Amino acid sequence: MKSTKYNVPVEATLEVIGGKWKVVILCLLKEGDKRFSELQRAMPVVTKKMLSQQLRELEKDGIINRTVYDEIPPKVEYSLTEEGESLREILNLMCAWGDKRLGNDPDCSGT
Amino acid sequence: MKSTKYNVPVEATLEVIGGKWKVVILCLLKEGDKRFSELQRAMPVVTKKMLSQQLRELEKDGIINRTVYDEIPPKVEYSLTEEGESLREILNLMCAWGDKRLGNDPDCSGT
DNA sequence: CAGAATCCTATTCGATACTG
DNA sequence: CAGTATCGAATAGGATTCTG
Repeated sequence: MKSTKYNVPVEATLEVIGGKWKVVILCLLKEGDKRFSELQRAMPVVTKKMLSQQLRELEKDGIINRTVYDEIPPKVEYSLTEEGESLREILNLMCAWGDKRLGNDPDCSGT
Repeated sequence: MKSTKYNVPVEATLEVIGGKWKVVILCLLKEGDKRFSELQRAMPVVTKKMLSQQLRELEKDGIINRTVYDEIPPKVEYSLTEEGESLREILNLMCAWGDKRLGNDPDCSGT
């Protein structure tokens, strides 16, 4: 079955991780689970609206898990699903490529 | 030197290949040099304007070469530069990931 | 063939305010 | 803390026309 939706198969990949901030989010999550506020701090130029939008889409597409802890104050943690883990190699390479282009050590944490 | 432009280094990668159709173009070019019209045929939903815009940006960023043959009718060929070649592994993985998600054989040619 | 230029609409996105 | 809702400005992107 060739999908009629895409002309080039890689479009299926882009539909999932092509969002403006999705790869950045995933690169952060591949280093470990993160709370909403942690992601915000790591990406100060991204508004809450944008961030939650991208997170919701990633969740819908089965790439990340959203875990709500029933506490006060609220706590929500995001993590990679298995499907998300299957992107790890791609994410690592993309991070390394960016580092190299910036002339940095191959460290993608951004911290 | 930590770049002040990005908070997470992978953003440098996205600045180069994050454009809406850039990865698709690169996935086509990694299979061999292509003329403008060949790219158009391979991506029918993309307008000429969009296509040439993305091509120009990729050229400006040193990812692809634009070779003009002085013929009538005009002929222009696009190919990966060495910098573009350094993306090959990422492109291959992204293609394979999309194929897998579509349930296809790992063939990214789209033909 | 391989675009560039123009016009115009649809979508994105930021700023701000509000909620459980 | 972790969001949602609303509104307006900016931008992206399609359709069309023109050119060497």
